[in-house]
Parts: sequence; structure tokens; C-alpha cells
Amino acid sequence: MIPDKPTIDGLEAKWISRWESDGVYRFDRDASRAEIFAIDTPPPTVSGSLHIGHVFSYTHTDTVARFQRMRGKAVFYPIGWDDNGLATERRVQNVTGVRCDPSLPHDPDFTAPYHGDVPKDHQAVPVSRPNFVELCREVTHIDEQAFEELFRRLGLSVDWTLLYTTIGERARRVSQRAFLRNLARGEAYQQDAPTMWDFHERTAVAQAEMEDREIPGAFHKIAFHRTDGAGDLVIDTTRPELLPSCVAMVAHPEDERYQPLFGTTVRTPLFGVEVPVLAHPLAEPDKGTGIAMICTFGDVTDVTWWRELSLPTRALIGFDGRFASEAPEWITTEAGRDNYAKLAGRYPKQARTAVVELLAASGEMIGEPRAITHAVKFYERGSQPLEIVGTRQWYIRNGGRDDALRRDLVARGSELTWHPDYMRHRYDNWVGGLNGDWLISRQRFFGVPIPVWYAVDADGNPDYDRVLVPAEADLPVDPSTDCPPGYEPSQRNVPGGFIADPDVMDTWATSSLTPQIAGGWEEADDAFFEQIFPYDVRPQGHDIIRTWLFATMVRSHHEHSCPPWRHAALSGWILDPDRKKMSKSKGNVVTPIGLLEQYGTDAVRYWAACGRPGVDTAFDEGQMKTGRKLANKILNSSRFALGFPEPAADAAPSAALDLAMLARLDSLIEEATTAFEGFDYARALERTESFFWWFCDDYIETVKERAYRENGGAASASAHASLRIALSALHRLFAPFMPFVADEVWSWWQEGSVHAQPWPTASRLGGDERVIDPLAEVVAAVRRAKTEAKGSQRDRVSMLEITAPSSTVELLQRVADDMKGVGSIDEIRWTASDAASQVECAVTLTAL
RNA sequence: GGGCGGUUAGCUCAGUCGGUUAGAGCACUACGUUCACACCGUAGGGGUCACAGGUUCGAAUCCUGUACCGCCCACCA
Repeated sequence: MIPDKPTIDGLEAKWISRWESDGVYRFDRDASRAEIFAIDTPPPTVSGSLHIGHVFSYTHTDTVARFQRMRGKAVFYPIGWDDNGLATERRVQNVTGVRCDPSLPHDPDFTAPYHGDVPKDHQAVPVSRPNFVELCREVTHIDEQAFEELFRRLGLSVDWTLLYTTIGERARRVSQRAFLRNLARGEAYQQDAPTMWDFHERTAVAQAEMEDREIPGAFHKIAFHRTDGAGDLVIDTTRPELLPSCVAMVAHPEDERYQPLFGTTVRTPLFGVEVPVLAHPLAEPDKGTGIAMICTFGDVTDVTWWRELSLPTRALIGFDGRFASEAPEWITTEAGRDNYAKLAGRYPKQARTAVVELLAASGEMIGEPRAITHAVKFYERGSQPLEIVGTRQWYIRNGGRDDALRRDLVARGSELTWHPDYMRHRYDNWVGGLNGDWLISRQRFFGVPIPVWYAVDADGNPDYDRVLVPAEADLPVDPSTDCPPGYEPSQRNVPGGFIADPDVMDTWATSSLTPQIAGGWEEADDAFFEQIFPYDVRPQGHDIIRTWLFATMVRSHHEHSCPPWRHAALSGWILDPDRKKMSKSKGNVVTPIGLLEQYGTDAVRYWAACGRPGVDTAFDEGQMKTGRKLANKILNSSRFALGFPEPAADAAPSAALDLAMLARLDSLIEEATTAFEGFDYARALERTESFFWWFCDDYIETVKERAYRENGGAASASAHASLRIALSALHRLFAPFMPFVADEVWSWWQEGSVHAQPWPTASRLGGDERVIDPLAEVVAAVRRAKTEAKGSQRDRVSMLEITAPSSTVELLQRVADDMKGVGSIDEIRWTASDAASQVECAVTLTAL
């Protein structure tokens, strides 16, 4: 039963299959709401691979899930894969040799030309959106199997029967249903407006997906010519290529240098377009020359000026990121049109070079460009700076344009209990700083289609005001192949017929609905959803508060008028030993599976659980070694303690030291329970571990002589009983952290999985902890004497003279029996002296 | 520019209500082939708790300010 040489190696395979076959983590659908603990688990992005950061944060959640399960809760602990999105599309194009052409009809017999090595000269085969999506699902399925293997190996106690994917049918149905409801209530709307645009990926990008990157650039001083002939007006710009899109000049209304010019006009260099000089408070006198050119559109300030000053639109950069191939009608001079020909069809970077050359030649650039480094907006997954182009897009109201809604959402955030609490500031900060609604449409394919069509008028033009929607019962739909209600396929794209919205939703627009997807909100019978919603906790990384957490809050606020969870539990990041974020590019990424094999899952989980909630944590293999030591110690100490005779049924702790140990154990149980209830797994572990080492090094060491005694009567029976009480509690206290070793040692002497046992409670046998410290002091003194004498700890002590205050002597005398045992002491002489401030020991070793 | 977090032993980090001599692991030194465990044990060395003021009988802990590190947001003609 108990192995002679217990080892933690190989425990994973044994227990994973046992848990699966016994259904230890299966959710009980009959549980009442009060008995349920529901977790809104993050679905990891499938297009990448799992890294050590996933191991870290998913372990945190798992410890809490295991604790709640042992507390008697039916734990709703689903798992999902976030497989919809751009990264997957790229991968699929590369491995299968296709590209998506949404205008094509679905081909049910289609097979991909390649699976893997696509020749370099291969011309991508166009496929319909449904076929493309099918391929994406095939490819991600393989990744998902690897994810599942790792998560099982990590010992996550998720209920695998609750698995979902964000591109799966359920997710599409939920996502479209929620969108249509947003639309019906006016929370979703479309608008033709300037939009942040990634021309490389050819898609619109939302505020939450943008990031700043420092790139090199240059200031260029450029002269504009006053139409009254009174000289030049000089501006400073980093984007001279936008000169042909210039619509006005702007300076601060109180800037005395430019006040006389307000209302006059200037002519743009090279292109000769007449533009007005205007005043606006957003212009800053101390930036550049104090006057700026407004272009449609160079940056977001341009958009503000354009809107507030009612300026014309002279956009030239198209969806493909190139300047329009024909000179626009607002450039009327021959010279201007000749100059424009040098930019036509070019990307901004090339156009800039061309414009700079032209300006230098014409003498309208003053001095040389001055190189600078400046922050520019990028799509976080993109490679080129974003441009601003006018497009029709779908939005969901998120408070970015509506103060009342913004206040409501901030209030929702304050209804959550945050762990750690200070993370709430990131939410408030983000919501407070929103500058527009949430742009959810993406010009991509592997996503959930926006489930609408538009009526086509008699002239063949789409009428975007006549939105055609499907019935909820027909969801999910793909407008590129399905027809709106009341129309025939033959009416697609013809006058009087309909046209599909070609876009998909932003991946966050689906993953913001994980509570609804996992909880079966779209099912006809919503009693189950009512059982688990709002969830108890959302665990996630602090870096995606602005995206995933906030987006989920927005959807829940609109749909359910409440926060989707009670608690938000944030995990930190994993930093490499140089305190930098671990990254693939640095080549310092270790594979999780390798670590699990090297140190054992329990050891890696130990390292993860040592990371405080929300705190970025260094990757530290040393902690894994410590975890391995701890797991090993649990095996060996359990084997040792269980090696003593099983106590009789009526055996009870009676020795003072045993009762003291059990009192200390009671405190530990209470502390660990409180910590876990507040999601502070790390504190629970730290306390448990610290007790455990004391238990092994001091308690067991001290009582083992008494426990070994034959015919020891009540004294040894007390030790035997106490060891087992403590062991039972410790095995359960460690179970959330080290599930494999915990179930292994539990199985040596108990029935059933430790993970299905009740969480330990205090035994309250009335022990007096005050005996522990003085005893430890005496034992340490004896050991020190032996060390100083360069002897063995087994050397006998012929006489130990103890001088201490009478109260301490009284305490020590209660444990004198154990003291003699652990110190190999023949005789103790006591001196109660209230003059002594502490315990003094004189140790006489037996002469050899 | 606004917000948040951090600064404790060589390293990684605990330190709860303000309370005795500030702790752990790793690393280091010495000792011990101990009858659960050498993936072990015992003992030891190692600290101006970032800095400066303040509150207090008492401050790593509370308050004010400063410095440095990190993150988030905003600005970026």
C-alpha cells in the first residue's frame, strides 16, 4: 500500500486518469444557486502556444476552484478556447494555401490544396467564407488538443464536458443573439466616420487594440503662401505627404502672432490649394511654429478639428494604404496635378520621400528635416502605423460618447470586489479615458459574422438604413450564404434585393460573452443560466482589464443590468530574471511541458501559487526545486507517520505537546480558510507550508521517540492519534496546491479522492500553544551544545539544568517527557527563578 | 502630464491590528553516512527595512515629501 521509496515522479498520469474516470470535477447541474461557485474562466488564444504565464495564472484559479469544491460548492469551472481571430487566419493561409474570398459561394466538397508545406510559388486558392472558416476550425482543432493535454497535465480541475470555443456554433449563436439585442435596444449602431485603420491587415481597429510604438520620424518646416501676397506662413509637420489632403490651417484663438490671419487664406505648397486660416483652442502655441495644417486625416486631433470646424473631407489614402491613383478634383493647377502624379498609388512612406524631394526642389521646405523619435499608434498585432480613413462601421455604446453611460459603467466596476483591490483603478482609469464607442466590426473572415443584410434599392445601391435581421431561432447565420427572412437567394446583390454585411465582429465582441457562452444563455431553457449568473469570479490577467474585463462588463450591463461576476481576481505577469516580461523574441522562453516533466506538476504549481494575487512574478526555477522538495517531504513524512500503529478507535490526543500542535493546526485551518475565501491562495499556501515544516522538523522529531515506544499506553496512543489528525488536515490543506501528491498520500490510508473531501475544520481540543516556544528553545540549546561539542545529535545528555521563571518551568514540565526523548536526555534538574528573564540551559554531555 | 504599484539579507520574496531580538527559501560556512526523508538534518554568518521629516511610550508598518524602478492612461502639428 505505502511504497518503501515513495516518489512524485509519475503521479500525474495515474491521477489524471483516475479523476477523469471517477468524474471528480464534474459539475452538478442539480445544485441550487447557493451551492454553486461559478468561474468565468479565460479562454486562451489558440493561435499561439501556451507559455509559462498561462501555467501561472491558471494554477491560481485552480487552487481557488479546488478550495471551493472542498468547501462543498458545486464548482462551475468551464474551459474554452479563443480560436476566432486574425492570428488564426494568417496561420491557416500559410499552411493550407488558400485565401478567403467572401463573394464565393460555399463549396461543400472543398478540400485544401495543402496541409503543411505550401510551395513558395503557390498561388493562394480563393475559397468562400464558410469553407475558410471550416479550415480555420480544422487547424485550430490540432492546437486545441495540445492545449488540452497541457491543461490536463497541469491538473486543472475544470469540467471538460463544458468545453467551448469562441468560433463554435454555440458562441456564434450567443454572439449574434447578443448583437441583435443590442441593435434592437439601440446599443449597437452603424456610422460612416473616420476610423483607425490598419491597411496592412485591411481592417478597422478599436481603441482598446491600439498601442503606441516609438518610431523614427522627422519634423519638416514648410512654407504656405498667403493669398494676399503678404508672405509665407510656416508650419512644422511630421507628415508632409499629407499636404494634398490639407483642408485648413489652425492656431490658438488667443495667439497674437496669428490673430491677424484668421479669416484669410493661404495656398498649399506644391498643390496650390487655397485653404482658410482658422482658430481653435486645441491648437497649442508652443508646439512647432504654433500653427498647424489640418489634413483629413493625419491624427485624431485632425478628426476633432475637421468635425468641429465643419471642414471638407479630402482623404486620399485608401483602404489599401495607398494614395489615390488619380489626382483629386480639388487640386486644379497643372503644376499641382503634376506633383500629385509623383505620389499617386504610393504608400505614405514613399509619398513622404517624394513630397520632401519636391519641396526641396521648389524651395518651399525651410532647412533640412530634423530627425526625431515619436510615438505612433499601431494595431497591437500590426506592423504598420495606423491610418485614419472614413468607413462605415458598427459600434456598441460603451460610454465613450455618453457621460451617463460612462458613469453607470464606472459604478458597475465599483460593484465588483477586486483582488487585489487597487486593480479597480485601472478599470476606472480606462473607462474615464474612453474617447469613442466600441468599434466592433472587422473586415476579416474568421470571426462571428455580423448577422445583418441591407436592402438594395431599385438603382442597385445598398440602403444602409434598411437593416435586415434574422430571427433569433435561425441563429447562427452567415449572411454571405444565408438569406434574410422573406428573400430568395436569387435576390442577392440585385436591385430590389439584399446585400450581406461583409464583416465579422471583433474577437472581443464574442469573448466578452464568455459567461453567456459557457452558461448556455442561448438555450431555450434559461433556468440553467439563471443558476450560475452572475458568476462568482472572473480570473484574468491585469493587462486585459481594459479589453476583456471591460467588454464583458459592457455586454452584461446592456443585457442583464448587472455586473457579470461578484469578484475579479487578477493575476500578474511572469517576468524573466532580468525583470523584463518573458518574451519569445528574447529566446528565453521555457516550455511549460518541459518544466512539468523536470520538476513535477506539483512543484511547478507550488511556484505559481507562491505568486501573490496581481503581482508580477519572476520566473524562478529555484522555487520549483523548493516545491519539489516540499512534495517529496509530504510523501516521506506521511509514510513515516502512517507507519505507526493505527490508534484504537477510542484513542485520543492527551499529551500536552500533541494538544498544543493541534491548537496550532486549528489556527492554521482558520487562517487558510479566511485567506482562500478572499482569493488569497498564496497566503493560504505560505501558512500551510510554514506550519508543515514546523510539524515535520519540530513536532514529529520531538514525538517520534514517544510514538516508537512499545507498550507506551496513552502517551504513545496520543501521538499516533494526533499524527493522523494532523495528517488528515494537512493532506486536505495541500490538495488545492499539490493535487497529485495530496491524492497519492491520501490514497494510502483513506477512501475516495482527497479532492472530494470536505475542507478541514478546527478540532478545538483545547491545547495550550504556550508550551511550544519554550520547548523549542530548550531543544535548540541542547542541539547547539552538541554541535559546539562537534558531536552527533544522537549523543546522550547526562544532565540538563534548566533555569527559568516559574511560569515557564511549569509549562516545560508538562512536556518534559518529550524533551527527554528528543534530546536523548537522562536527567533534568529544574530551577524556578523569577529572577531569570528567560530560559537558561546548562547541558552536560555524557562522557564517552 | 494624470493614475497605480514597488523599493526589506548576495538572489527571490513574506512581514496581518503600530508592540519583545525584522523572517523564509535559495546561496554561503561548519558539523552530522540519524533507525521517514542526502531531493536529508542540525547549527551558524549575513539587514542603516530607498531617503528626509512628522505622529507615537514605541514605526519596516501610519502621515507628508523626495529619489529610483515598473505598469496603465493621456499627449505627441
